[in-house]
Amino acid sequence: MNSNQLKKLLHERSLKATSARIELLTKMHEFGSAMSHTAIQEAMEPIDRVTLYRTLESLREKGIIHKTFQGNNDAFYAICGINCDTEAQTHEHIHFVCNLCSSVSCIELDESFSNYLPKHQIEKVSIHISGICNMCA
Amino acid sequence: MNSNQLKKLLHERSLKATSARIELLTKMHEFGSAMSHTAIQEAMEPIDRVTLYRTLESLREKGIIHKTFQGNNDAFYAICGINCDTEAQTHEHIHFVCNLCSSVSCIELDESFSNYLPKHQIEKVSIHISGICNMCA
DNA sequence: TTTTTAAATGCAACAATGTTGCAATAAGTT
DNA sequence: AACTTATTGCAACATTGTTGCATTTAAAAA
Repeated sequence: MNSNQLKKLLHERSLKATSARIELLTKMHEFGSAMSHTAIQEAMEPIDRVTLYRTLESLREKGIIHKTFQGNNDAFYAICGINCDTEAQTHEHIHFVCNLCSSVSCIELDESFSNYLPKHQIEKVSIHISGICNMCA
Repeated sequence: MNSNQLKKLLHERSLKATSARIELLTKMHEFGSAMSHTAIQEAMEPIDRVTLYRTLESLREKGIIHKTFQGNNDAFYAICGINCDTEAQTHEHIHFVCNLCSSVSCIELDESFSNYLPKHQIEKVSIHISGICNMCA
């Protein structure tokens, strides 16, 4: 995902290819797995806090990144289609957070939860598992 | 779960049976499903904010309630063993949030995620599904 | 029951996180 | 290059969460 590809992606979603967005997506892509807001903030230093909130929100609105919560209130963001192969909102996959290396990986799930919830209309599924990843184990 | 039962439970976990704790547990029990911090705050009005944080934390530490996050940063709390049949930290069950009535229900899962993560050590699993519940559908 | 003691509360102050309005700037267009 | 509109950066504000400490309350001891 080079700068020109990113610009193309942003234009497709009617977002200006600003340096904050390019830098953010580049950093997230380099990082390779979902990043917490705090980690992003540090990586983007000295970006203005407000700009970062707005940058993240604009990318999320357009489905370029998505936002999740792992057991605390520091939100995690991942690039859709890079870390997760989909835009992820209604998609069933597992976010696995390693307690040692802090990496977040997405694992596809080939089975639906509708078995467990026969009378419910499922709109959004999010599964977070923490533990020790295959690299650290 | 009457007041005496609650007092017994609190004593068993070496917590004083204070009015804040009794009231909180009673309200959560009456509510019947997990409550957000915001909802609890409102239900407990005019409790001091700090006292509420500390009350929730003390009950959570002792495994009387547990804390989860559903796609936003307003934490949810549920009474362990009433809403969830377990102390829930390492337990695999589904939290289903209804987008219409806001109720949160816990559904047991009889299958393990270890199939999907053969090389990972699983410590904690949390599954959140939102949609429309059986009552509202 | 009264006294003792340790935990819990309420308040004030603080810290961190998230939001809004607006003037200045940068991106994309003509 | 000039124009137009989204985006940025800043200041101010709002909300959420934390800490220290004096006061109060719960429960144990006398």
